[in-house]
Amino acid sequence: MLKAMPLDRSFYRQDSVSLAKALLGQRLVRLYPGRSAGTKAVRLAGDIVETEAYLGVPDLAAHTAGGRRTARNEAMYSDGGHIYVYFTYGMHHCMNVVASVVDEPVAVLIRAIEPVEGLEVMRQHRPKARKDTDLCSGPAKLCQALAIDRAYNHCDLLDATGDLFIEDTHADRKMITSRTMTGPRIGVAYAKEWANKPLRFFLKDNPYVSRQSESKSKNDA
DNA sequence: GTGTGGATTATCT
DNA sequence: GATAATCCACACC
Repeated sequence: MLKAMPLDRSFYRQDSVSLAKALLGQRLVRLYPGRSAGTKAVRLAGDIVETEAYLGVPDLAAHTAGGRRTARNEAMYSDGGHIYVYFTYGMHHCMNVVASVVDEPVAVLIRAIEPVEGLEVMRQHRPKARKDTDLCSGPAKLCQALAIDRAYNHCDLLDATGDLFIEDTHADRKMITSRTMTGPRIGVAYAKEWANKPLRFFLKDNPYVSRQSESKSKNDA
């Protein structure tokens, strides 16, 4: 059994579509309450089962569409491996992994993870979740379960002192690829011709994705 | 099981 | 002033 190690910088310096697929099956880890807290930190972790790629300047659904750079989306312009957390609908946080390199504002939205470590704490963070499949099956749900908010905006997944990172699970990539489904991204109907592009990726028949195959989805292998 | 609408506020125009 | 990369409750089947 190979030891789980954080993915390195080069892993994140690829285009957002490739990264969105490569992140499936990898483990998102949050040390709670954090490395610097007095008590021993607990691992809140889950394997990524659903992602969406955002392609930056030309992508009308991306926050950086048209190249408009604001205080809000500044983190998307940083190097691959950084995090972009935004607040929306007056109550929800969503997290993205920044792809590519500095000044290339592309990212991958983490839409769902399959919880595997620290479920007790996650349940406390999400009292409204009736079943464990409701714990992290949505971009705002997983942020709530892992207690990720804007304090994590612009943090670096490769910061050795940070409490958020992604580990290589050494999953069988052929297996992951054969189960990868693709379809339109969720909640971007306003994005004209970009609304229907197959930029959402998720694992077939995995009960922890936010919603399983719509008729428009197809196998990506 | 499916569908509809309300919550609630930072951010940008 | 309008909108949002969402979630949840409740109605109705």
